[in-house]
Amino acid sequence: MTLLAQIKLAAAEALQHLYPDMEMANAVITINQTKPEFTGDYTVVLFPFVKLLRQKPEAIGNKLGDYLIEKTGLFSGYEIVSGFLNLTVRDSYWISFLLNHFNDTRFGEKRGTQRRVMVEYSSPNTNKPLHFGHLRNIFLGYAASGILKATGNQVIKANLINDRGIHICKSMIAWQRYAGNTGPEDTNTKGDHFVGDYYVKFNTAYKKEIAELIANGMTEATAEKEAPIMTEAQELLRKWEANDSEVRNLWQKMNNWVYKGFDETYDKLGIDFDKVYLESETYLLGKNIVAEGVAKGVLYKKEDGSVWIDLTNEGLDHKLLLRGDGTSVYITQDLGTAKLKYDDYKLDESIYVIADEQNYHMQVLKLILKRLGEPCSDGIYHLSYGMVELPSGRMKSREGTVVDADDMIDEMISLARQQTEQAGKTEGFTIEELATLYNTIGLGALKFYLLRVDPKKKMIFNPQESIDLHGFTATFIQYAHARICSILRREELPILPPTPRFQGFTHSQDVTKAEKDLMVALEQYPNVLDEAGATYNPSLLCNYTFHLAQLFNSFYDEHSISKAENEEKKNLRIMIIVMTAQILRHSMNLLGINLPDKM
RNA sequence: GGCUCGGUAGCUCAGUUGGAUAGAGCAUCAGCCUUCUAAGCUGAGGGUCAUUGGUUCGAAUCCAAUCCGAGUCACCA
Repeated sequence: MTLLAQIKLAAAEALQHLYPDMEMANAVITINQTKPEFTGDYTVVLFPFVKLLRQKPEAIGNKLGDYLIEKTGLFSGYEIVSGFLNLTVRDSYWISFLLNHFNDTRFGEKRGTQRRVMVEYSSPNTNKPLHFGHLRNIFLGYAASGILKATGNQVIKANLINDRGIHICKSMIAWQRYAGNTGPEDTNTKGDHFVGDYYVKFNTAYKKEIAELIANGMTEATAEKEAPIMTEAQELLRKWEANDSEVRNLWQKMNNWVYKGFDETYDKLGIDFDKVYLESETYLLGKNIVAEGVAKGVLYKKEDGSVWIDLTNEGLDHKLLLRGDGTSVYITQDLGTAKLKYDDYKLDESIYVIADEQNYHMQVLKLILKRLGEPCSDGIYHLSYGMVELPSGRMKSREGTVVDADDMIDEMISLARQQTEQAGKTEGFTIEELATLYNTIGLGALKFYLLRVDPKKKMIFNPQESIDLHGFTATFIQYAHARICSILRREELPILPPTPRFQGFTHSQDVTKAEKDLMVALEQYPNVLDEAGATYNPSLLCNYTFHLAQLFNSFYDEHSISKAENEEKKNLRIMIIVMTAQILRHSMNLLGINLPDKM
């Protein structure tokens, strides 16, 4: 049990015992970490009891404090400051905490119920390369997966690739017109970029054709519909759906180029999936669910044959589920895919990492499945995140303002190289080691930058200012870790020293403020991890880990480890830094961020 | 217009179920390397927590109204 939980429990018992007449149900016990300007570690807020007991806070605080000291053995003293009972935890508590956990590589994890949870993320279209916005999605999904796994779930990482539809046909028609049968290898282009280039070419040509038609007297609306390149793209889509082998072959060929490009990017990022769904294989699903719904009377059919659901009871609208010609709309296939996932894995929970522009869509999806009586409905959770914007506003692929993912990755790695060289820290590394290091630093910075903000908030990214490697960054955490490893190397200790050296450890000296601050923070890790899992919020780990690294840096500045005052202090501090490094690694690993031993 | 989300230092963001004088980072300024890695540490300045009212011992946090911004409300995906 965490210290906070122990204190809360002890306080509840104490109050029950001291004031049996007080209605505990009305008393909310609030325990906070004591503010740094006061002595103490944790604080019980006394105000709620003052009213119930009609006694002064000092009187309640004294009785409560005395009782807690006597009965729990957790505390060495207390102080009452204007309605707050500040409790000081015994040094011996911290020491035994350290001895128990300092080299526990799974500290903070829960061996839980092993619920089956799927996390769907990335989910790209295959008509253009990944951009900066996708990166937020990908990192969030990967991090959430890691956190959920560590908090006791069995996690399936899934990618649903949107490999069919009009947008792919646009790239295809442009390729047919302009590529002269060339491929990525002919132009030495990454496959996804190659196909993306033709998507851009489509839009350029489309715009030009519209302008010409308008110049010839056509209205804009008609021109948009009748521009030849658009009608040709639509013709491709029809042929694709009719299984035209020539069109299917081209489609397959271009998609394969794109997959190769995506895989390269995922590899660079260290991102992977356990299961890939292709929309071309799932887009027809859902129709029978809809048919069943009509039969059950949950859905209704209009005269033109289109199928709808009435959601006005929930304050929403009528929603179309099937077109009059019997073809699917977007949500139809989503209904089917939700059920497919559920049936494939017997999921307890199905998480969708999708931008907040689709909040309404996801709400409706869950609701419809519920109405249809599909058991997969309950487990659906939309991990909604805010879009990444530029200072000039939203990124628009048509206006060419998107920040490309591959470019960004390369820029970050090169920034890491520049800064390392500039700081003169390249000595003692081989060329290969340096390449790895730049990757670790560059990608770490990128991931941390996108994960450190609360997912539900939109974020503004300024490419000019780029991403810093100082302050609230992964680099800061990596640096703290490298410093610890450096000390351990000097002491000729492995990163996780075996316990015998510390087994007979006893303490006779007071712990210093810097030592205790660090131990207090270490003890809180399980709570933070738990909260990050419960709220699907990786940014909590960023905040916590940064804070821990900050505490370490202050500690490091104040105390020598290798040249500690005596053997006892040295061993204590080694345990502290070993555990600090262990938790830095553990938490960052969940986010997909590596920490180097040396930098 | 309906619904949803947001507004905290010059900028980017934290701020647990209401708790002490609202915190970090960046930027600015002043210090700290002969000592385990200065990608660091210490300190200073910087705030009408969008506005107004309410709830109470206590509100950035809860409620109401207003202002501003974003998203969404397709037989697009």
